[in-house]
Amino acid sequence: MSDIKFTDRRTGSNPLFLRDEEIREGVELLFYAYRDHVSDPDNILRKQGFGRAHHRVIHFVGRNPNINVAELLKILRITKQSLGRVLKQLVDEDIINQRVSTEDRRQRLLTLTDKGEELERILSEPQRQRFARAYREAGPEAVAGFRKVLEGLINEDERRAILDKITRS
Amino acid sequence: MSDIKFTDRRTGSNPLFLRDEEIREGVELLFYAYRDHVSDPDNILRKQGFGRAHHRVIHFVGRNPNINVAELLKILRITKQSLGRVLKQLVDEDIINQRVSTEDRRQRLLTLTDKGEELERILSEPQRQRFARAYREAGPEAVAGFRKVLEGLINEDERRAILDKITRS
DNA sequence: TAATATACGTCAACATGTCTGACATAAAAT
DNA sequence: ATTTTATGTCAGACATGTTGACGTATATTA
Repeated sequence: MSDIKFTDRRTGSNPLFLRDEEIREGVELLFYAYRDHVSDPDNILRKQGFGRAHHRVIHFVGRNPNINVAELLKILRITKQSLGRVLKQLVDEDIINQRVSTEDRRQRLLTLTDKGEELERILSEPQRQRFARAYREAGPEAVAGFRKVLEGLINEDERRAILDKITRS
Repeated sequence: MSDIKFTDRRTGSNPLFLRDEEIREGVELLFYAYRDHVSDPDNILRKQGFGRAHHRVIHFVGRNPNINVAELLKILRITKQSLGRVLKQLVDEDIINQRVSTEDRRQRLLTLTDKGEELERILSEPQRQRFARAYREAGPEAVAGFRKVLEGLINEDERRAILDKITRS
């Protein structure tokens, strides 16, 4: 501990930046950012009788049109029984459409209905605004760093596949 | 910056980097990173009969020794009845210690017991490792950007207070 | 000092989202 | 023809959250 205490931990310019304190602050920042980030759609959905589970389904079906149930389960890491209830509600409410795959007629492919697309837009709007603000305030280089670290936080064995999926568009 | 369409969106060097796609990818990355990040302690705790709620309490009491109940509720954004159940278990299991504040004898100040400190260490270890790996791979500048963006994602009206608390040490 | 407000605990009832386990069906793969 | 896969569903349980109501000790204020 010679002159380390004089380096600014927050700039990350300290070669010992991997120290506990730096990391703990990252963990906490992530908690608060995520808490606020998900609170937006949570509040909207509660008024409609849906919850966070519904939002995740809407989000990932929106992002992955024609996804099948098994793949959706893998992403969400829940059981099919859990998904079943939520999915049934969304289908009943005409948010999500199920249709039989032509290639494999066992599979049910999921898409958002028009109503679902609309709801998705409403739900993601405040999140996009929040990100837009954060990105704007932080600047392009910070955004690049943000993405880089997030990628590194993802499980190594799935990272490649996830990144391919996300940036496939 | 005339030929914007040739800039690489992912480097953030594009002045139009706020576009939907860029933001959408950020939202997704955040989801996956957070999902994996919280899965570590989740798995450990399940074996001990605790859940994610217990982890959050352990974490924030650990980070805020002598926090009182009202403040903890504000952080967690749950009701005192919800907290009550979890807290009672943690006190019964000698993970958390409650004592009456000398300044205001209505308040119960919460701290981790030695056993609680030990458990906290076990729980946060894989998270710290995950962060250490991600930070190492991404480099100091990326880490600075990561933090900057996360800060921007936090609700504006609470940001200052949260940052003060996190970096107060 | 008396009245009120605050911090906390607790009981009850209920909603949601998750789980495990078991079983059924249709379709694909062997 | 048999087995495996993708999905759905029923039943029962648990974890975590909610509202609402009430009690108690202590602090604050009129």
